[in-house]
Amino acid sequence: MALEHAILVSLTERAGSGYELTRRFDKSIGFFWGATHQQIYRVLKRMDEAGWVAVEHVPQDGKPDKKVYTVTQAGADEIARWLAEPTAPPELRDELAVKLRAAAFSDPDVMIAEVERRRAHHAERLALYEAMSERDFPDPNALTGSALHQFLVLRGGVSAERGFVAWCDEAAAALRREKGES
Amino acid sequence: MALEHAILVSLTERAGSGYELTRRFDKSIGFFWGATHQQIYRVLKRMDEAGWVAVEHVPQDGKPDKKVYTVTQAGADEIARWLAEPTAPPELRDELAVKLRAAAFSDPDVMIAEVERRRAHHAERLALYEAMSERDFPDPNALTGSALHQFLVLRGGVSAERGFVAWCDEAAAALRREKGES
DNA sequence: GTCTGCATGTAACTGGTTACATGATTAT
DNA sequence: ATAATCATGTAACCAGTTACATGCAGAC
Repeated sequence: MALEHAILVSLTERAGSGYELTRRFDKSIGFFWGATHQQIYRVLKRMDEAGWVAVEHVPQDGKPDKKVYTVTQAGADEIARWLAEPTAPPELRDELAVKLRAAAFSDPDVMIAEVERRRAHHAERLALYEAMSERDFPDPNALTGSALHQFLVLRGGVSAERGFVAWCDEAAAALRREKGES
Repeated sequence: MALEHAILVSLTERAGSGYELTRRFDKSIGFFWGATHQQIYRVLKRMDEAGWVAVEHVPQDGKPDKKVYTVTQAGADEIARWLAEPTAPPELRDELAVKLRAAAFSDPDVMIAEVERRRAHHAERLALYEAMSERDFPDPNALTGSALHQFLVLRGGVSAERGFVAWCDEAAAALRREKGES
């Protein structure tokens, strides 16, 4: 269970409201740990009750009030505790893999098109991560601290998406070969 | 929602009981779509009520009775319907990525050890998939039909695990470099 | 006599998704 | 007018996990 921790990490980088956190989870940290606003508000409330975060009501003109959350000492302690804990490996759960296994029941062209659609999705993601990487970290060898760590997370995305693209290409080629032979 | 479909696909390959399905979900199909026995029994019951599968009670000597499930016509129709549907891309959800981002709050050696632990996990998985690949599909270019599709799913695992291993290596090297410099 | 494997389940809980709801401001 | 953005939330539901429960057979 790590949405709590993802939020804590994000809040240590910069304090913010539930809404702002939702924006962050639409990009950057959210690429590796997704969350919707409902979930974020719920967890924020729970963490406030647990004393991991403190709230400050900030009135704004022209906009609704916002509740800005900051990490408390108890929250920082919780991050440290969690960091020292062993990390669960991610499980792959890919619907396309299950569909591929059932491809014999499908029109080959439909299956090939679906694999290609997925290839496009991953290629887009890959391009995005690579663009972010070049824009924000043009000189990787000079990086240290937080910037280095953020860069490494991005590199994880690049690596994963490259793998997916290669897989889609291999699968599409094999399905085409099979179709041609029959 | 695809556990239903993963089970249907597995049952079209071979009829079986909840227990047998649980075994299959501990390997092969389960590498790409995990499920516990409780979940499987529950979904099987639901699918029976929906008429997607039919049950046959099989008494055995020396062993408890088992309920062998087979896919009905309605179940086959459901597979076809699902195959034609667009497939949701998998979201990466990796706790290690979140931890990496918080690495500044951690002892560098602990973080490096954790990355290495994960590297070992993925290397093991990779070796397993490659061994399965060589054992079950020694001549990939000759494959067609179901065997080809199963092979392609395995290749997805190989591709994903290779990506993870490369990432762990890159991250560990960078963290070491950073540690050495400070 | 204790553990592993076969075989099936219930119950409580946690985490995540979808739908609904409100209300002001700014830009087209 | 109407849509988008800011900002917060409730409620119902679905999927998945953990713990508990039963009972027989065969191996060590």
